[in-house]
Amino acid sequence: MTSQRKTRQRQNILDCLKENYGKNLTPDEILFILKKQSKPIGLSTIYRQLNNLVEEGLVRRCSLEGQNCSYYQYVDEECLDNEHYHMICSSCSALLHFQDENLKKALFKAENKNHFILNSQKIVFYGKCSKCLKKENP
Amino acid sequence: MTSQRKTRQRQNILDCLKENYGKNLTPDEILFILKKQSKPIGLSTIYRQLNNLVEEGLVRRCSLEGQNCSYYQYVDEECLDNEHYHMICSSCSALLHFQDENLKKALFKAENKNHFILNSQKIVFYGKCSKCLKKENP
DNA sequence: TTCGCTGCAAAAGTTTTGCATGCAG
DNA sequence: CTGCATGCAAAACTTTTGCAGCGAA
Repeated sequence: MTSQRKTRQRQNILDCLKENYGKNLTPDEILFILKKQSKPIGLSTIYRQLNNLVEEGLVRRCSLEGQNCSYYQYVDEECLDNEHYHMICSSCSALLHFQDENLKKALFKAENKNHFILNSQKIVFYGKCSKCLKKENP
Repeated sequence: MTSQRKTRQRQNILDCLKENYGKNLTPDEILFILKKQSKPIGLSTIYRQLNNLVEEGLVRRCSLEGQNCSYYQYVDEECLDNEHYHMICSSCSALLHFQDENLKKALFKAENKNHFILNSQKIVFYGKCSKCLKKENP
């Protein structure tokens, strides 16, 4: 694939994802946000660009529990440097980042033991965040 | 919800998932397999029953990388007893099961440190299995 | 017999594609 | 200028739903 052209639309999508860093956005939500910011764009362009951005590694696609559409989030450089993991709260959909040397070592050992290689960028845990746990057990 | 009736269709879907234990099947694939076994069924019934089965905990729903439909797999009792983890090979889509006491402990510690609770049934790692690694680096 | 399950068809929602036009390089 | 990206509309797919009729309990 040849390198992507820097079009207004592509930049607007990236900006939108950056401004909402930490959230998971659907293509439809991106359309809505950009419309509200008076940055008109076609939905198909969003889909096409998101596919490009995922392939380029600038954006991560993930599917949440029981939803039948994809969510996208920006991957910052920091994120690539400091190896860390993600947890998505199944109650409030919050995305938590956490680093854990211990877990990192355990995963490394598991890789060797089982003769596979994990894609560390794709490690996402699901569970309940502390906020939701407190709400449920006050 | 009242308990499910034991209909022919429900049993056929469960049998199909059991016969293909370890694989990830789409609703459409289940339809195809049952048709080939001369066990006619409606696609909407498959969707409805899969939703029931997931809610009952007999079946697990998961979304694979880049695909925009859901995959379903049978959850056996063994699987619930022996806590283990899953890895899906992004090359061949194989589903690997592995146990790892070390990883289990590391995750437990991470839970305490970060004040969240992980849903261990939903822990799925993505990566490359040994077969595909060998193919790529012979 | 009763009420939930099924199957069909239609609707709703998500994602891709064809094609004429626009615009980055 | 040239050719890739865009926008629109239509198509392709996945999933849900309404409703009449079937069948498990």
